[in-house]
Amino acid sequence: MHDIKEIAKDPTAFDEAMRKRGLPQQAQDLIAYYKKIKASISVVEMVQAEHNQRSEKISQTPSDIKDDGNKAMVIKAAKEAKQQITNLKKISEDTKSTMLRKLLELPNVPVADVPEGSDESFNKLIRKDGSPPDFRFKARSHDEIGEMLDAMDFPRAAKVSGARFVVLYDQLARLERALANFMLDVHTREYGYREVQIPVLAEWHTLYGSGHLPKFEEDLFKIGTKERPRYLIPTAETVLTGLHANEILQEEELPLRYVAWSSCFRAEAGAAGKDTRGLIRLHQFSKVELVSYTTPGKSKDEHERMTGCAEEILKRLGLPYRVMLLCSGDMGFSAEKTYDLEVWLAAQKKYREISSCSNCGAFQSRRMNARYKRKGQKGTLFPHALNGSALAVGRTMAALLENYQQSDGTVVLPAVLDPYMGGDLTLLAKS
RNA sequence: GGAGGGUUGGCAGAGUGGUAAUGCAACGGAUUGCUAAUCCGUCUACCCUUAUCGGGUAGCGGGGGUUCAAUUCCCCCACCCUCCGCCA
Repeated sequence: MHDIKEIAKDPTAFDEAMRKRGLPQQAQDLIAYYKKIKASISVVEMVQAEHNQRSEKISQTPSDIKDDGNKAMVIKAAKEAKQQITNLKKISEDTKSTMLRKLLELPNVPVADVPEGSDESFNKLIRKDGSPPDFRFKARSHDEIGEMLDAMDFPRAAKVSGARFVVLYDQLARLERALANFMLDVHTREYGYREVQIPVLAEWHTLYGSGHLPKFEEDLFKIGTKERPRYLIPTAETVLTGLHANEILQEEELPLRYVAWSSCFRAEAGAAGKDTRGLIRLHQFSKVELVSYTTPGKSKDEHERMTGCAEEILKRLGLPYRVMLLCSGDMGFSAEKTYDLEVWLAAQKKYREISSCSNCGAFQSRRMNARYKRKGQKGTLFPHALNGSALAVGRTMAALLENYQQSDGTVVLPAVLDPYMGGDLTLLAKS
């Protein structure tokens, strides 16, 4: 959500930002609505003030005195005024909700260094780490390897749950858990994130706060009753950012850093035909997610730091990756700047997204009314909220299988996972 | 799922239709040989004014209703507590 006052201060900058996002100019439109709202609030309040005075007058008339003509007249006038107030309020509220609806549809403003572009081909390479393995044999895809290990089962997953789910057995089931634990340990012990276990079902207002609703409802699994819909979370970001909705934090509490390992659910409408095999695009997957709240002045540094935390996981796993700065057209709705981490997949011979780290500025805090206060100062400010995957566990598993495979389908995992795999780093293909 | 009791400021705690007592704590200010004590003040959002000062509207878990007027009456919902049932 945008601050209409900020838009009013610099409408040209706002329109320019929307243009980068591929949207039409509308600052003047919004400002006109804002002015209307202000005017009607003034009128309503003035009339209400008069009305309150009348009420007070009535209350001062001793009740044990029988209504004389005077009192009856004051009450009659108050009744008439009430009708007027009711009408004015309705008009005022209609104007307000019209503007709000428009405002809610608009994505966050990209910051200055975000490259302009309509799609991923305009994303900018920031840095690379590691080099893709040079196999002398034809690299197998991770799902092929998984089946050779007799540890990845798509047909049975489809039988019980439908397409785009997976069942893992034995060492791969353990690897899922091992990776999550490894990631959580690094983030909590070394980077100071607070570990959180979260619900994976969230209320409408929570997903509204993160910016996933109302616009992207078709991407979500909706359950519950009509009166009380709830949603399976598409990412732990929704719940972690929502933790402080409607709260006023103290500046000294910031930054707040949270990490959660959770299942994520995506309906992925319109994605049919893409990545239909393997772990890359499932309806359910698990992810270790980082979320930070900072003061506005520190969110840029926090964004770099957070991206570094995610990169560290890839480095320690010895996976080749690159960091991309997303262009305006490829960024998510709530983000003002996003880095994607892309890991090398040896079978596809391509870098594929494995993490997305975004600075959302005050966009989400404003939507969910999360604020902070500075000691000794009046008023409240909106903190900046950031989120990043570190990492998507299924895609990490896919990358490990593909990049550490041997010619016979056996996989030897990197030593850093040794304590998490119970000392058993070799995944043997069945004969 | 059923029955009952609750939700008021940082905390405690009054308030059965007339515009939120009181206590404690913390913070700021005044006063003051020091300490202490005392006195004054304290929230949030928005609107008007704007250099400030100031004025106004709203907020008693959330939403609706009745009323000139709602913390108070009515309806719906959420959460907490006690008990019963069910359950991993």
